[in-house]
Amino acid sequence: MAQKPSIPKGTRDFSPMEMGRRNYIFDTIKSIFQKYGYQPIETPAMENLSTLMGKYGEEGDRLLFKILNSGDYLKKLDENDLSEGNSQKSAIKISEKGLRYDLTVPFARYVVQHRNDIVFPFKRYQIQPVWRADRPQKGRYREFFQCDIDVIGSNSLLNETELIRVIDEIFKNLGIDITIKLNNRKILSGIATIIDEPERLTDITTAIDKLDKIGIEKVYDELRAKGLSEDAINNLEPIINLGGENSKKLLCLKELIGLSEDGSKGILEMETMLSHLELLDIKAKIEIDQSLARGLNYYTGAIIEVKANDVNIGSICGGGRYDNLTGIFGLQDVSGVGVSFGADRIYDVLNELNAFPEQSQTTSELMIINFGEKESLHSLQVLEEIHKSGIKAELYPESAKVQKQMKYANQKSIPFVLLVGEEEMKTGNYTLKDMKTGDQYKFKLSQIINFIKEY
RNA sequence: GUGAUUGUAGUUCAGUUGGUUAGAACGCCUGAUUGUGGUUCAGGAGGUCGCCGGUUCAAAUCCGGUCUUCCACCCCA
Repeated sequence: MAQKPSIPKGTRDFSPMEMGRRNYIFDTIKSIFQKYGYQPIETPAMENLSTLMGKYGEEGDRLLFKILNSGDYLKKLDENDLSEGNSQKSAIKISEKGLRYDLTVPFARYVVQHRNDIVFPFKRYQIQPVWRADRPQKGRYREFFQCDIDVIGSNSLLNETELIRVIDEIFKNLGIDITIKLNNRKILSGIATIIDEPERLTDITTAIDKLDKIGIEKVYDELRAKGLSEDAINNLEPIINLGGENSKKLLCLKELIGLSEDGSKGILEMETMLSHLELLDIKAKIEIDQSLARGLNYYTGAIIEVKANDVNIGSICGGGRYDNLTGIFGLQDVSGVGVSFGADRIYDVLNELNAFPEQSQTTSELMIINFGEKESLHSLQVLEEIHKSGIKAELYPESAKVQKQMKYANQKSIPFVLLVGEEEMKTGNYTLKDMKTGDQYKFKLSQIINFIKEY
């Protein structure tokens, strides 16, 4: 027991059953991405730390997995830094690479690096694992898969609209009821301006982001703790307390922050998106949430977050517009917008809702019982013909007891078993057994193939 | 990073104020059935009680450390 092997904290193995279900999610997502014209790319698991550091805020930097340099990395260490216990400085010297933290930043790097080969606007999708040195808990893993779509090189709000169209279609197909929450960084910065605290944007947004969780009084406490004046907090109150329909929220926002330049821009963007969505047949609930902030600090315009209505697991999809992510890597004035689907959380949601389709496991449709040397050689040829017809089939590799072989087929939920014994070999009439009903038929090879195909 | 929590058979869990041989269910294996699974019946195998150390005549049980599980916060998919 104690000597059992194990895997690192927050990582998981996936069994054939789980893979069947995961692939169902990936296939659904992928086919819809492709339907809207997105093309796949992949990037390496590791990036240079200089690419990753400083893109996700302070918290994000802490959660990056760093890869130790090879060779005698200790030589490069500065004794002063070491004795001071300056792990930040020392870390840079012994580690130059890190595991990617998300797919958006590597994508921005990719775009800048390959700008001459890319046709803009570039619509790409990417389904790969990412790693975060977080403490694992419900719906939170250290290795998990993101499914990203982004459009880069287009300012049009049609892109935002399309992303919401895609989100709605994916979750509709998966059978998950969702609410899509919308906000805009410009509205947030308008709020900060109007209460005369433009420098405090991040403090304000992270505080009001917690509104649902800790209640309004505690939000005020936190804002006071961060040094906001009572005047500013009083001015903030009507904005935080906004409720009601989207149209009403927009009207109020206009009144409250319409005078600030950013604020009115943000409201206009929001209005445009909502008017686009009116034209579409969107099933999900769409809600303006002026408290939605999102910590990733590269967002500059619309912010999108998706929650499952029936399962409490945090957001299962999120994203937004970033105007200058490529600028950090040296390509100015290229705006992008994208969202990321959290495959692992979607899995957990479907699991909790019991909403996986029955047939998500990959298994043979037919298994041939192995009766011994002579029979297995004959069966090999039968199997060859069955495979040629496109049916998934296997021959049990040992001439074990029929009982045992039947049990194997049963446990792998193989629906049909074929008995090829001495008598069957002689007549060419094989015994086909339907494992569900227990019925047995005497069929010729061609009949077997037709029977299974039509089943 | 902060705070709680868990660890006993393949799995899910019992195990009294420290006391002699650590249990159950399910699963697994064998047989009833040498050409028939999923049901039934009979039998069987399987545990360094997470790891290291301490207290004690005696530790699954008490103490310390460590790892692990899971949850909340932070943050996020």
